[in-house]
Amino acid sequence: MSSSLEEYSRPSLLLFCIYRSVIPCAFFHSSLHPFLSQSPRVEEKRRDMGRPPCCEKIDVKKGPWTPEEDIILVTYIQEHGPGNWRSVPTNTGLLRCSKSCRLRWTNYLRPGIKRGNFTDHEEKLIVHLQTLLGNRWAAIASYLPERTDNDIKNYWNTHLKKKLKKVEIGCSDSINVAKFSKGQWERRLQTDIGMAKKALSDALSFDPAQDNNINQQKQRPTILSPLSSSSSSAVYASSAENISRLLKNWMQKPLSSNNTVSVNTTANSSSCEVKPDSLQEGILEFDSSPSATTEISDASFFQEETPLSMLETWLFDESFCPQVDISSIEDTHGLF
DNA sequence: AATGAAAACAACCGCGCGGTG
DNA sequence: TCACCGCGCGGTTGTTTTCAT
Repeated sequence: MSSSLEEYSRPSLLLFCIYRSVIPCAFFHSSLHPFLSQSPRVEEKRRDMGRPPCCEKIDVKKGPWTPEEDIILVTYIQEHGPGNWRSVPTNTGLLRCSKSCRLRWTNYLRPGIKRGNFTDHEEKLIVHLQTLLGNRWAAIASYLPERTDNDIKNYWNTHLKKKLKKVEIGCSDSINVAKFSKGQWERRLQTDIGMAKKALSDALSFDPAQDNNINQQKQRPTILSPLSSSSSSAVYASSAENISRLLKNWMQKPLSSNNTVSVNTTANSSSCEVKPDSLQEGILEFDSSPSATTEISDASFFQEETPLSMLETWLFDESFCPQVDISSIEDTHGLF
């Protein structure tokens, strides 16, 4: 994550700390447990699991985080930035595993996280992405910048799975076809990864005199920063980009004249501003203003018309694999 | 009001991957 | 080439909260 932590100002941090320390709402319930560590039974059970702990500290603390620990962690990250998690427990004195620190930050303390009920739009997006991507929660979360993969995963397991099960009872035939398509889609994606690599390789080593479309593809930025750090993931990012285009039809909604949507972020004192350029680069900048709103330029994200690449054409080829119109299933059977 | 079941969600665990020496 | 380290991901667990009886 690339956040502008300099902008994560001290006043907002102070408000954040006060807010988190004082307001006794369900949002912070896990941080307000009177007894902070887990039961001895659980600790003993976990110690017996056989694998050495990921941290050197034997007496590493587990269980819910306290407000004090949160403050220490946030303060440290404010000064040093996220990353180098190994050194966080050492430098802060937190009796926590580095993994635990990272998880706490990414899933809970990080600015710009939206919590609470998922909107219908988010639900639909998750269902569609899960159909297309499977349980790749991180990839799915990259399409919902304000939601964490853990949040989406939990929401899927607790809400959406059940909804889909209900639908399955009502229309088992259709869903079976959908499952078949999903599995087939994933197998195709995996087995033809070489083909995709070749397509990418061709695009990157193109002859300037060749097709202008290829040039446009080359210049098109890859989105989804978590997926763009290696050659194989670059291919994956490309396919994810395709999926965003696949989703665009059902995603279409009335847009304002400047093609932006505003999302209030009320989880904490900071808010997330997603700029068109930074969105393409997977960079989020955080505004310290408590009342700031998030402006997401989704027009370029979901509605940009670009030529189809080899892989995209292959993905769109319905004769190759019979696809199910999931939205029609939802409409017909009243999923949402 | 009490109690058990179900739901919700934060946190942990193990594994795999990429970078580095 | 190999071992090690740091990190991220997905699956799972444990605890708390909410709901139903």
